[in-house]
Amino acid sequence: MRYWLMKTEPDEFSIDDLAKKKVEPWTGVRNYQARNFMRDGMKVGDGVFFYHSSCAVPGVAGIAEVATEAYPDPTQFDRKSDYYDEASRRESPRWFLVDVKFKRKLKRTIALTELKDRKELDGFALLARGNRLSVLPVTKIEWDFILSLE
DNA sequence: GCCAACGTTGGC
DNA sequence: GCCAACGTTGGC
Repeated sequence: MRYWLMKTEPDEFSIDDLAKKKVEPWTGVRNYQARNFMRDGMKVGDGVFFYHSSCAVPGVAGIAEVATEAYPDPTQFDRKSDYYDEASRRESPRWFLVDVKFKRKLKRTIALTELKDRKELDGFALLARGNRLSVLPVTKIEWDFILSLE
């Protein structure tokens, strides 16, 4: 079992939205590295930190899990979608996604500022300089440590 | 709203 | 293949 972190803007889709919907297809990832993590790395049952970005208190807000193997993101073929990619072909889709299933909301959001202060998290991908990946790996050690802050 | 740090695009 | 220009991300 592996662990991941997935970013979302809570104004668009928050942990409370996921709690209501239970399962959500993670559409719209258009970065190759993030795609590769979903397509090649994720397995059903993997743990996911649900991270709120571009908001008042950026940080880990909840826990989800990977609910499906990766499959082609349907929005890439939808001309009406913001995520439409005219260069992608159905016989060789460019973009993949997984479904994400709600597990629980954290008792409190563990803020980015707090994570930055912890020397235990030196090397954590989220804190890497200039990091902009919306999907990134978390080690078991990082996972357990961050949860211990809750 | 600003800006640093990236990824992508396109001219050459 | 290089690299400047541009667009996006995301913290502050």
